[in-house]
Amino acid sequence: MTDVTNARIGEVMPGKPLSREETKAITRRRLIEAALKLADAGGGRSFTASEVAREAGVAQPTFYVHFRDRDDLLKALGESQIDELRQELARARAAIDLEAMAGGHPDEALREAFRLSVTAMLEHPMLFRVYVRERTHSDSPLARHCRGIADALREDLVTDLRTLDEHLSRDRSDAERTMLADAIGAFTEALGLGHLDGRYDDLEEIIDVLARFTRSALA
Amino acid sequence: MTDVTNARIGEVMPGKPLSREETKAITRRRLIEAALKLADAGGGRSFTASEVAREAGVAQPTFYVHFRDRDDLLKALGESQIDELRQELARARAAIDLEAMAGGHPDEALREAFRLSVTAMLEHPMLFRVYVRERTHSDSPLARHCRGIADALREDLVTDLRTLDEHLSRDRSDAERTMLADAIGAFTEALGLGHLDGRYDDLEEIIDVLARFTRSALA
DNA sequence: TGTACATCAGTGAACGCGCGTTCACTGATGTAC
DNA sequence: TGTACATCAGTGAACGCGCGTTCACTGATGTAC
Repeated sequence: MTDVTNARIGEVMPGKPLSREETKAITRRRLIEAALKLADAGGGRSFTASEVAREAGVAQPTFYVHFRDRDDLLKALGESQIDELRQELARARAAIDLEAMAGGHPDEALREAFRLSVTAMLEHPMLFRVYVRERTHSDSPLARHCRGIADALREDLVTDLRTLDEHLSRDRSDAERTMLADAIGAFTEALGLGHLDGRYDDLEEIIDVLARFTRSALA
Repeated sequence: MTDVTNARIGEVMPGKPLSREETKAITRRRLIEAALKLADAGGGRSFTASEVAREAGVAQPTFYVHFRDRDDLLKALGESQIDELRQELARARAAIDLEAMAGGHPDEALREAFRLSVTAMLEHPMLFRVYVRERTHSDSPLARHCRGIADALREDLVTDLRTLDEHLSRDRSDAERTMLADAIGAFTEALGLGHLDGRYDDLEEIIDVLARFTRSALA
């Protein structure tokens, strides 16, 4: 895949060779994408620096031109790639219309919120799977990074629930809101993974189930 | 921990030395428990045969007296340990009173079902965490084993939902039941993990949330 | 623009190290008589 | 019960191998004049 991109750049401007900065960035991206692919296949601790270099099609020592060691690569993987997923999920959250949810059209507003979240997950299957996996591991910079994202998402959801409760003058402890946030996050991810695994296809049906679970639990 | 057990056996019957079979079984259990501890700390792919031997307090080659290689140990870990967890979850399922759930006391029957499941998880925190982690990995015998268990649990839950639907003369596709099963499994696990991580303490409150989610989604 | 030099991404070769694995050996348990 | 031999769990030593890491080198890009 990266090979094609590279070749294409060469074809488009055959006379203009790539600058050092450009080729270096390409190699770096290759290494990170190779690591993501290997992480998706076997977990963040499964690959060695040598394997990453091999998968990226560069010599072993090239790895060390870009990263101090494997942990450094994992950190970069988290920062450059996983953050993409986080940003999309954050965008999905920003689009949630809490007013509509508390007011006239709660169902459609809720469905739209889930539609955006699930779509963000399904559009980045590798990132999504790696995020879900790594989060539960105890060490490694990637695991820490993923856990940080999970914590941020949970807090966001707790905040949204609090706002929603205030709109509806509903009394609820933050502990309970945390549980609700964990549960909602968990089944959203689970149905996303189930879809990726091919257990069910219909996206609208998935959103339907998600919305139904949530609506009733919040009432 | 294993050291204590071993010492205790020695103390209780100082004159009667352990048989070959007994000492071998103890060493084997030590190795498996060391592997479980390491897997809990860093994932199933994180440890080497040497680390397991070191953690178990035996010489490196002793590993090969008991297991052909690391995969063989992972298989044994799945079969001997993870299956314990599965059996408890199966017992929890067997105790579910579908009649009561469809009939006079749906709430308390539902709560009891979740109480048993969550208790089974919380009583084996290491097994539980390893099961949740390994399940999402793509290869390794342990991952396959955990996925097999997850598939079985899902099918059981789908069967239960079908039975429940029949009791209540409710029409629902199996695809939807699969989604519900995935979702219910996911948030049950999520709240179990949240409890282990110390995000909320009150078990009855957890069960309350689980039951509320489920009750409303099934209606 | 052209030339001479500087920079630097990427590499092949080399090294030490820990892991997986094998093997002959030990010493305790098991067994035949 | 006692003795002599057989078995076998566990071990220290040894080996090959791949990984992480370093380093001098290459050749292409960048820059000063």
